[in-house]
Amino acid sequence: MDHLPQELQSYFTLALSVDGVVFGFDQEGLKILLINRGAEPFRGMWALPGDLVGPAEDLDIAAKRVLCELTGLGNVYLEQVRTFGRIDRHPLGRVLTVAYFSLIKIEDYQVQHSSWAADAGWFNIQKLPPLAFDHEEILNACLTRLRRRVRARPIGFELLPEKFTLSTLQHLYESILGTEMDKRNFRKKILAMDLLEPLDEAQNGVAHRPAKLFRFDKARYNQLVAEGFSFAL
Amino acid sequence: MDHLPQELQSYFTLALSVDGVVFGFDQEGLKILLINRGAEPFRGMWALPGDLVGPAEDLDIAAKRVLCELTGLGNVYLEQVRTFGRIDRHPLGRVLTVAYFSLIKIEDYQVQHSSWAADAGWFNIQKLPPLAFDHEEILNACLTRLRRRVRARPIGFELLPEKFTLSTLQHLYESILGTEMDKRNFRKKILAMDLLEPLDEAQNGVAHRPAKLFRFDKARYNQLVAEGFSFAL
DNA sequence: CGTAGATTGTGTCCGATTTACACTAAGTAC
DNA sequence: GTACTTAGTGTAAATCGGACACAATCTACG
Repeated sequence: MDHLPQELQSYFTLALSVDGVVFGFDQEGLKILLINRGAEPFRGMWALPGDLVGPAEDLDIAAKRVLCELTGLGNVYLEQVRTFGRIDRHPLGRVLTVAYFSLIKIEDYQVQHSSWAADAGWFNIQKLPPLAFDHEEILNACLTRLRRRVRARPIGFELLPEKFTLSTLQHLYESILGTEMDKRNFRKKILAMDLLEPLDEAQNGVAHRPAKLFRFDKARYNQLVAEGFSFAL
Repeated sequence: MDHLPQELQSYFTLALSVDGVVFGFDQEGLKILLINRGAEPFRGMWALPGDLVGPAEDLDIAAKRVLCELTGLGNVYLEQVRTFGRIDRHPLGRVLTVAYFSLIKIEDYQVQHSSWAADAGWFNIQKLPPLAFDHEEILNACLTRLRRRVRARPIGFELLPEKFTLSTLQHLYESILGTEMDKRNFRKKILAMDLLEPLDEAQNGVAHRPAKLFRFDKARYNQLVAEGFSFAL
């Protein structure tokens, strides 16, 4: 900081963290990944995964790092939501936090053991424990953002395995948006977009008529977007 | 910082600023307010108004302060957009910036003389000079956000005087969204929402048939929202 | 082996919404 | 009083969205 004029030095006295809402999806619905804090403050409470941003660390990089340290995953959907700056939001000093949300395929997830998380686990979005800091507020902002995004961008697929059934996709939307949808109308609409490639493959081992599998055709989506298409559900 | 553990101190070595895109609207269309930098770095270039966030200053408060110092206005529409954190975005050190946009009634604006702005002025959104720092990127993010918001919330009125004509309102939307709209369809739609109170008053002094004046009925809007209404244009 | 149970997969009709479109009305300027 | 400018208004066609029910296909189990 020596290169700074004296009068500016007092401004370099705050810290920045990133906190992430990691969304996953399985048969039970939409879930988020929480860590049990192994250190003060709020030791023993559940919290969003997060960490301080290094002095020479890019914001997005920091968010990716936290996610990777926790899940071992790179290359996932990650989006900044907003920054929370209440003066007293952190008991140890002036720490602002930039909230991100990410979407991961829950089956790819394996806990990585890291120093700051005594324990980590998935929680159904409906049944969350109390959270440390202002993390409930952060979560709400991220959930609201996800709900908007998922209707305007084909990002829901980030939560699903490569191959999925239309029913699974519908349940995904239903559990994110908290609404019930009509099966026929849903299929009509999503198939009409011509973004799903039907595979010559079906479920097996299920005790009922097996569903056909589909794959999201990203190249097709990019092409359509270039032609002016915009996703909407 | 004395209360911090030694190993955390190095994290408290970055600074935070707020930068604001101040939108205004007049006959010529959508405009933003830029300041001509009176100090290094980028002295003499046009830039978004902004300032460092004080060590004990709330984020939103800092954004309001900057706006007020520049325009003398308080109590205006202000929304956080996102945080820009590239390591090298500021030549003097690690300064992250939180972007805000605000909507003001351009006729209320008067420049306040402040130390860091040698000069300030309105620029048509179509004809902007090159901007300092990464302010073009920030502006784009804010403009994108405004375009989305203005179609989902009745915030366009923040840019208009209390009383306005339907044509003015339509031109406002057209210049924000960059699209032309059909006059009859626009009127039908906006009036059907029942948010505009027709006044017993008309333009005068214009060299053509005078238009009726309307006012946005905020109380009515709040009531409708409570009943489940949601604004869409 | 056949019956029960579960989920998949499919089409139509109706009402609501959106779009396209052109002329008369009311004021000022000269 | 005529030319100019913008305000103000309705209808028809196309499109979109929502409601709705039943046959097909597989497993499990007796």
